[in-house]
Amino acid sequence: MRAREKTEQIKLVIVKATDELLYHKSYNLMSFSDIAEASDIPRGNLNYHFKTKDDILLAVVAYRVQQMNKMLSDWDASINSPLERLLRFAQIPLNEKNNVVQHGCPIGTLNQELGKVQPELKAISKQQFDVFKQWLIKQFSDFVPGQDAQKLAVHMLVRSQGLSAVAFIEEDKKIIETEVKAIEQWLKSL
Amino acid sequence: MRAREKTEQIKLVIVKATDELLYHKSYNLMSFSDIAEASDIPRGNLNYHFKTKDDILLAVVAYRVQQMNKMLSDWDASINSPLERLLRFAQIPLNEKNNVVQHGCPIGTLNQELGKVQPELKAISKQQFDVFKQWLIKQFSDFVPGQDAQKLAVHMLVRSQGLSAVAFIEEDKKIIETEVKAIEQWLKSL
DNA sequence: TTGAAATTAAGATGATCATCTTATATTATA
DNA sequence: TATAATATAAGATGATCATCTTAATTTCAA
Repeated sequence: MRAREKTEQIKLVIVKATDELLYHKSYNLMSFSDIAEASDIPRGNLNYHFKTKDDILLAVVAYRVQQMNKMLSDWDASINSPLERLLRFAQIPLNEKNNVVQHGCPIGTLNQELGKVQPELKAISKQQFDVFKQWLIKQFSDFVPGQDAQKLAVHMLVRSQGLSAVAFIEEDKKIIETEVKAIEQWLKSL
Repeated sequence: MRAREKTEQIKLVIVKATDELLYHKSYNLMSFSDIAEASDIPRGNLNYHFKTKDDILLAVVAYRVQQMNKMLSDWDASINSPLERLLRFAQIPLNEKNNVVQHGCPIGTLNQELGKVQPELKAISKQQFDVFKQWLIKQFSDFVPGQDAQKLAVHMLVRSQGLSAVAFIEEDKKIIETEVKAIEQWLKSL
């Protein structure tokens, strides 16, 4: 294998390990040593692949955005109606409920952490949020053409972020179940 | 003035300064030096008043809980109906909208930060959340006796946390206005 | 095959941090 | 007023951290 390719593979290993670490811990509590251990890369070598910690964050967010876009375009291809796509979106926290009660929403918690004092990093992290938002606006536009799709999309995000946040604080999976059901009812009532 | 009283005053100065710092920054990014600067207490003297950083957090949360209880019992005394009290609660983010878009919900962001890897501290911070939750359960019990007050209280918290989180991420006050209106409509429809 | 480029790896550097120690100053009270 | 308790303040301590330097090793292309 060519070295160039091998390097790309190593970068991906680092990114994947950091992705999980970032979700389970936090950006500011996660050290290069943690990343080195998690990805089984010698500590001193990390700075060759990624000059700074911010660079790693950038790569992780790019990776996440790519994964999210892939998931959403899969849904677009396989799920026929916008209502069913929206229902599918609403169920994400339900499918991830074990993770949500332990670590919260990966997008929401990262944004909140970086939002306070690291505005440059917040802007990077916000990309993830925007991918969902734009997709939701598209779905609502198709689903209920007469209504304000932007407002509906934001409301969906509010309820999704809210239930993840409260379920995480209370460490209670039942909250996810109850609140996702309520979102489903709301969607069907539109 | 007696020295004992003076010391209590100094502690209060430290707690108030830390309260704001905690909201504007974050627990893990806030250093003793930051606290010293913000409260105008010599760096080396902080550890006399509070042995550890966790002790300061404990004192700040106790202070916040006290303020919250005071606010809620004021409402209980001055607002006649449970519906109007609930409406008053829903309006908190609206009254604080400048702060919310800049720093999020002070309770929610602290809980999220501490929830991931500092479970002992999370338990402390969660007290704030529980004060609101218990009060909300009481209000909903009085407001709609037939219904599941716990579930309604959680739903209220979900929407409140959700709108704060999304408004903070998007840095958009309009989201607060729109979503608070929606909560008001929901309350009146119960 | 050989020289250059890419990669690996360890350790150095310097900054920041929470906490602890110690010495001095102030205050209360007997 | 004397002395014990309380408070102040500076600096030491040791740990952790991101980033940088340097040298060794591997890979690639001429």
